[in-house]
Amino acid sequence: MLDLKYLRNHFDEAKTALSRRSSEAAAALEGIWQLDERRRAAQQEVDTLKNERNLVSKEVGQLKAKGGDASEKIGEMKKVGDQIASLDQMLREVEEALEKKALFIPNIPHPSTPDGTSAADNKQVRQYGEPLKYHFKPKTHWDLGTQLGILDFERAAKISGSGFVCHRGLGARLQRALISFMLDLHTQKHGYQEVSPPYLILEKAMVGTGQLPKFAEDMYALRDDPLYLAPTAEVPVTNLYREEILKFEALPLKLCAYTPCFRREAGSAGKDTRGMIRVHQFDKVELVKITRAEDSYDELEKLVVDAEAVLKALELHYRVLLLCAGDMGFSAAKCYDIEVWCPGVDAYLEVSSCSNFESFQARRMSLRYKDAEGKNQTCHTLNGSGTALARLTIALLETHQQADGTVKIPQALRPYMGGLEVIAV
RNA sequence: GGACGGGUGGCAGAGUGGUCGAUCGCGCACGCUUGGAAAGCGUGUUUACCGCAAGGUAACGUGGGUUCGAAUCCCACCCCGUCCGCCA
Repeated sequence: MLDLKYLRNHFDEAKTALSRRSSEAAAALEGIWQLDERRRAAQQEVDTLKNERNLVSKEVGQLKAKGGDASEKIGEMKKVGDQIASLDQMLREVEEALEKKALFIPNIPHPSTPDGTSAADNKQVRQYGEPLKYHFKPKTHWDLGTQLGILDFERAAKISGSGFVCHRGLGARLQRALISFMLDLHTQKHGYQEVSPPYLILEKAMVGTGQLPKFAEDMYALRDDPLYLAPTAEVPVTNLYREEILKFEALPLKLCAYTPCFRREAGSAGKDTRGMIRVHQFDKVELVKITRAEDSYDELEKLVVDAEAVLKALELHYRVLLLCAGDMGFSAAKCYDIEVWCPGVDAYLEVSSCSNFESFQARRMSLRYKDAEGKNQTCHTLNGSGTALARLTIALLETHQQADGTVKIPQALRPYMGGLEVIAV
């Protein structure tokens, strides 16, 4: 959520910056401005009346204590009380309308976020390695995985319909190995604390990180309970500290978590239907940081490096993109995507998205810290995939495949695979 | 799921209709004291909103209600604890 005070004092600036993302978002600011004006006027009015009531009520108490007659004042205050009640009601309605509107406004892009309206405008900032040359035609992961008996799409569909995969045998072991490998890397080498959070999430937590109210159709909701399935560990992990005021010295908090992720992919019907490029359930190790306001951009750079370390260790070729204003997620101010090369599907696939949300999420969840002067400040929050397993698995299988249809396991992963060097039938 | 008990400031814990945003203690910060520290003494120490400010308003789990006035009375819900039932 944007800072309404900032908006009040820097309206044109905010509008210009937001228009880099979308013209609709910028236009919606006008309504916010008007509601904010109405809210302040109503609050001043009702506060004045409440002050009067408090003063007179105090007099009534004193009068009655002395045994005097207070019925006239009581009668007056009854009227004032009715006025207050109806004004309070009005104020509440304005506040609700304001909040509702404000929750739909996306974050303002950081000045270092480039202009642009689509993925074509994203800027590559660096790459690691080169696409490997093969003396045979690289197979797709669905062919490799099915032939090796480690990916079972057909039977997964019997259980859950399309868009699901079942990992079997060494495939299942590979998932477990990757999860352990990544968690160990981030906790032991990068200083993150491991968290294993709940996967079912209350609406207010989903609002806190920005998935709701705007993207309800992308979320799985339970039928009989007011809970959503976590679309990413970002939601439960960032919300751990909702409505807290953290100590200055405690920051930055660096957390990592493995969770499954559940996504309806409502807007993506028909896209990436083969294999497991886009599935409704996938595993992911997520990195989350909660920082002081002044540190968040340094922490973002380090976060990307931490995510890249996974791909380097697994001997994969990737590139890092800086997303343009129009292609960024709703809550982000600046975002890097890491895309890994997958020779079978002949494409770069996004395995990590590292974002600085600045105070956007923290304000929604009232997450603050005491600064050096002891004043309360809104925290900055960041997160990045470290990394998403479905696509990472695609890259692993397709990159390290051999002419005979077997797949070499990179050195770093072998200890987690019981020393196994090759996945074969 | 059932029964009982409880939710008040960083912690602990008073307060059962009116100068209570809230006693006291601990903790913390600053100052005095000291060679230095401890002790002691003094001052301060929740948050949000409105306002240039003075100041005002709101919040005692959440939401409603009663009242001129609610931390305090009534109703519903949520969370925590204990016991019972069920269960991996």
